Amino acid sequence: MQPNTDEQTIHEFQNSLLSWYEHNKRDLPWRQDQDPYKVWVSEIMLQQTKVDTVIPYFHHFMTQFPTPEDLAYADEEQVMKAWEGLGYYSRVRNLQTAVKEVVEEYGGKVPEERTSFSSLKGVGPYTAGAVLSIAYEKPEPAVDGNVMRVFSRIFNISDDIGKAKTRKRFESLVAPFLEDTEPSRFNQAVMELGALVCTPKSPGCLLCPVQEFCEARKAGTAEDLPVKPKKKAPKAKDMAAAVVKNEYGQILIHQRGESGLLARLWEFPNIEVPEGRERIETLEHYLAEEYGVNVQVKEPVQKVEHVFSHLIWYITVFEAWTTDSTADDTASRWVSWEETAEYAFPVSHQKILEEQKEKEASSWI
DNA sequence: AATTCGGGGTT
DNA sequence: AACCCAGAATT
Repeated sequence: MQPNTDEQTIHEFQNSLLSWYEHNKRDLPWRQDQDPYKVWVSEIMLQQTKVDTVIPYFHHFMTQFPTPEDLAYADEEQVMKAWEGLGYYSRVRNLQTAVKEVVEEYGGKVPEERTSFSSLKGVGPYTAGAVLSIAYEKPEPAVDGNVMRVFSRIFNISDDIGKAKTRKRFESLVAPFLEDTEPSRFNQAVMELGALVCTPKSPGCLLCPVQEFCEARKAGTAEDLPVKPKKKAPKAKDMAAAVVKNEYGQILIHQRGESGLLARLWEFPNIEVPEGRERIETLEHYLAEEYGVNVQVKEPVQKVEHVFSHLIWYITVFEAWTTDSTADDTASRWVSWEETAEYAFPVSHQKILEEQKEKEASSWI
């Protein structure tokens, strides 16, 4: 069953897969209906993120921002807070930008045309296909990691799925399978099969509803597919962070810039310590230079290790005191421990926040 | 075409 | 530790 699959075989494949799907699909919150806005939000959350992780965020997000209008007009700070801990934060900023455009340019209705929908921020080839097929029953391929895994095995294809060209090959490969079926069900069925049966390691071929169509199973290559690019080891960075306190029981927090890592999130003032430099000196100099506060930095109070996809932070946390706390500006504020709850922090700095807040509370006894 | 962007769960 | 995840934007 190499590319150029006859109609009869495709029809049998669809029947076997869809029958399995109806009996085995998970009852997920974004499968209650085909509301385009809900489907869209779920697809953005699910990018590079597991279903189990997304579920609680999805519930909360839809309660807080039930309609495109609610999200479009929401305060960016609250939107970021709703995404706190989910990662890849540009997703939610792009989503709000895109939803604003839908409200302003399309009267609040998610566009049905691929060209229109694809032009929105954060909507790539996969998300466009997923939303248009699931919400509007458009026969559009929605090729994600699951789909490439399943079809690389079905057709025994060893192209590197990290290449952009490979995704296009799978899109044209999947296209004929979307004929004479419900695109919403078919696309979700392939992904569900990839998530539950045709898994990356030790795939459940014996339980697979389309095992008779699978070339990799015949060839014994299922475990070796798909072929993926090798990933580089994350790069280590030595960081120093400060919990700066003033005489009013407040602490200093800082908002990260518009772009780059953890953009727009709040954090404790921190700086990378170059190899061979003293942490305390580097930190004191930075606090004076960047925030205009003269502080006395004491011994380290905490160590935090945080792993990202492409780097590792080794953060040494220091406590610091000042009596010349500067005025708030747009990127930095003096807040009480209670007020930190209103701000979105990356998990790395949540670790600092939790431990230092706890320490503060116990010192009152 | 390669790199950047998070975080958590498996193996 | 390495791998993987309903990827997209940027370089």
